[in-house]
Amino acid sequence: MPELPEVEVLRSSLEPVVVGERIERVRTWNRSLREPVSRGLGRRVAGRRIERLRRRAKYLLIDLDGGVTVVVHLGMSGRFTLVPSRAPRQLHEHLALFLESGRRLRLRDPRRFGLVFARATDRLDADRHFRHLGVEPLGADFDGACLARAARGRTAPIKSFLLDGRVVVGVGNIYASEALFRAGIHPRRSVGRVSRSRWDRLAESVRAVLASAIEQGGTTLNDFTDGAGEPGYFQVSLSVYGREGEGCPRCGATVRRIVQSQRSTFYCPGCQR
DNA sequence: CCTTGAACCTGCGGGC
DNA sequence: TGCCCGCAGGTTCAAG
Repeated sequence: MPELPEVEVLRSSLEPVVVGERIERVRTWNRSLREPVSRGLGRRVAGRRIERLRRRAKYLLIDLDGGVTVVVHLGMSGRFTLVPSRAPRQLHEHLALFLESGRRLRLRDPRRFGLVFARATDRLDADRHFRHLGVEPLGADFDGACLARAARGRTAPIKSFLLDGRVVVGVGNIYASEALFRAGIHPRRSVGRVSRSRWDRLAESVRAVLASAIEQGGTTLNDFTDGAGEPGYFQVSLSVYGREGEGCPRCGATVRRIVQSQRSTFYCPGCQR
């Protein structure tokens, strides 16, 4: 479900409604997510107030008073929503933060690739999940130069390169295809054979595609919703992702699907070189 | 270091 | 109707 735009939409939808709330307790029904949920999580966060919500890569960061941050990652199928008091437990609801108001923040994740843990806020960057993360694509230091620099000495196809979180974070399988389409670059092109001007164009495309997806409330293919349970609308704006066999919106050629490192890639053979 | 492939898990839709 | 297959938005680890 979630790439950077979806997590950002989740963050901004939850922020105004949960900041200032106190977490009363944590309840888990199933601790076996991608990594086991720590037994000490409840003790660590109970009684603390939510000060703000941030995002790093595809991680949602819930900063609490006292210098503690709850880290939530949604994996492939996770949803994190605010539900009213006494809302019945849903299938695959593995964990919930019970708030003082009675409402709760519910993590529902059928495939259990998600992740929840707490860390000292000032030590987040040193955590193994964050230490090797690359640049934020919507931040000031993301540009063609930084992509070109990261590509030096490498030969991987550019689609795989875009998915590598040590280079740039937050770009997942949907937006990698979309950004390459916008930039006119063939997904199989080796990063060793990309000109400087095309790196610039790609950086601009990544930014534009992500920003536009955020504006549209994210992409809802099956189950993405924001914190209030509302779906996104960017799926109608997708140019190539999921459109195998359809006409390219730019040149009319037939959109193709190929497989790269076991993931589908969609591209237009007419526009992308 | 780089690259690739397998692994983790459940659900859904298509084909027969 | 029911079964089997392929497919799904992410990350990590091992092996070459």
